[in-house]
Amino acid sequence: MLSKKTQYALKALGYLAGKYGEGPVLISDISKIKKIPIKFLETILLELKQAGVLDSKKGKGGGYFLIESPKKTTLAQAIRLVGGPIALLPCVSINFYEKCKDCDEAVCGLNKAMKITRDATLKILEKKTLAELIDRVDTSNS
Amino acid sequence: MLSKKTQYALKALGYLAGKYGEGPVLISDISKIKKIPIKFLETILLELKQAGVLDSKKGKGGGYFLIESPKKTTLAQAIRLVGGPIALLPCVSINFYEKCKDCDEAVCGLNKAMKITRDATLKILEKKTLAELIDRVDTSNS
DNA sequence: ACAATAGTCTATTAATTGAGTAGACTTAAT
DNA sequence: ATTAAGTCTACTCAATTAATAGACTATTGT
Repeated sequence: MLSKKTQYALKALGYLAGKYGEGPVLISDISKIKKIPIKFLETILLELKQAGVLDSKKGKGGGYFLIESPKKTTLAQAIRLVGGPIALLPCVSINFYEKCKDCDEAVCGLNKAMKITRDATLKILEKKTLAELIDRVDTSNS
Repeated sequence: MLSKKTQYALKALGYLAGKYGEGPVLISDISKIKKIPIKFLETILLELKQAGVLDSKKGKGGGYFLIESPKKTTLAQAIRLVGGPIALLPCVSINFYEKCKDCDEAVCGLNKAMKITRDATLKILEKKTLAELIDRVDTSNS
């Protein structure tokens, strides 16, 4: 399961994707509509900005917005940006890898099974982009 | 990412799978070899016993052991036994479902994407069994 | 019978994550 | 310049998850 932080990040990014090209969006708007605690959301958006996905405009008429087209960022990238491992175990994570103390990966059955799972997951998450998070009735691409 | 508890459970079950048919295995053995904090492991094994996967024998010569052949239990079952959701979001979890406050699932792109991911994951985890957690060099089934 | 062994239970502590608060700092409009 | 709108930073508190400690109960072997 993804952490709350990651879940919120995805929701916020999805919302911003829907507003792409329409100028800055208020944190308070995202918070209200996506039901995300506002102060928690602030830190998440800030992190996404520092990661280079979002930019913000301060002052009156300010807010957050996507830098690039929603199609440019995959869900896998988005999840990783806010520090969420995608794999089910540390020893099969690509970006948050950690060796098991107790096993030899070349022989570990658990490692093998989880790598296969991870690959299947990544195959999907690396294809889907933020653009697909925009609410739509059309399901032609699922 | 699976919780530590779930990770430990899988490791322990894998170890017990390798010892299947050889009589009870000591908690302390599993703890040492799989590098799992012994007291934490105790509660996990107890939970797995109450869930009906393991049985134990008290006193000298006692320990824990798998009730059924390792092939009878899938990884998906094992993960769920110790309370670990498999899906990445609550709103796409089968056993730990929770509705989002902010979206209509019929239209939510995130929900859609995550359901596809979940299905791919389950397809694998429901096929693999504890027997495949046993260390082996042979990879003919991966 | 009894001593040793090994699982079971209860209670506490530590660490991490999620959530909330207060206030400083920036920008833009007037 | 002043003020209003908004971001940014630093702390604090609560909830959950992870880990530890020790007493208790059941079983086996001698």
